[in-house]
Amino acid sequence: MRPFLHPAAETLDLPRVLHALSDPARLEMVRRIAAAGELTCGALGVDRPKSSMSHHFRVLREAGVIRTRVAGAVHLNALRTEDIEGRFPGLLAVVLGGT
Amino acid sequence: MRPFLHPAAETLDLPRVLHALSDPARLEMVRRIAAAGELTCGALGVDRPKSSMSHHFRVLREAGVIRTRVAGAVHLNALRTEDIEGRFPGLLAVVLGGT
DNA sequence: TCCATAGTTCGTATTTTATCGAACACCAGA
DNA sequence: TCTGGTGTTCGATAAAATACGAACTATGGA
Repeated sequence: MRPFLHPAAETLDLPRVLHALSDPARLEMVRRIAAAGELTCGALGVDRPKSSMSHHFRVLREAGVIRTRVAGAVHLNALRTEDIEGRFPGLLAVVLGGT
Repeated sequence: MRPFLHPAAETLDLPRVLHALSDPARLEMVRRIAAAGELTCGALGVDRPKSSMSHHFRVLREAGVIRTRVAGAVHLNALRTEDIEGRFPGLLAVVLGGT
């Protein structure tokens, strides 16, 4: 399997991050990951086909919003809180707080 | 000509707003409007066909990011600063500050 | 080694978005 | 009322995003 792509913190692109967050499903995913700290795909509780979930994880990951690490048979996803906050201060508060 | 659609402040939708801002051209438009206070389409200085500009204005307007008012022969566009700030505090600072 | 579980990748269909020329609507001033 | 400047709408096309079944990879445990 291909290694995951995680853009460097300095190269995070605002339009790209905003686009990743502009999908309701992904926004919900981000909120749940933020609340839990680290989550596997399955533990998210979003009822969608695996391939769809995988797609959304990829968009978030390649925009630099989440980081995915392999832990045995599962993939753990965490918010790149510090990287995002360092580059776009305040953005996470908006996204995690907003209704 | 059809009247402009401006969603009520309370109905602003975060995913929709983020989507409107996730296009580099629109993000640039928003920054210039913010810097100038109020701008006509032509005064934006973005070198694109009029129909393309009109499209982007519409996306921003219908997401609730800008308000368009008719002043004689021109259309003046302004950021809906208070409405956005009221609903998504901190978002504008991120968008206007971020590189 | 076989099996179940977790998740990715591929292929494709569908939908949405972006782009832009051309025609149109509106206003102001000559 | 004609004309030039502004900007919108329409229509067509192209590009991008979404959705998801099926096949595949990788891991841990029986």
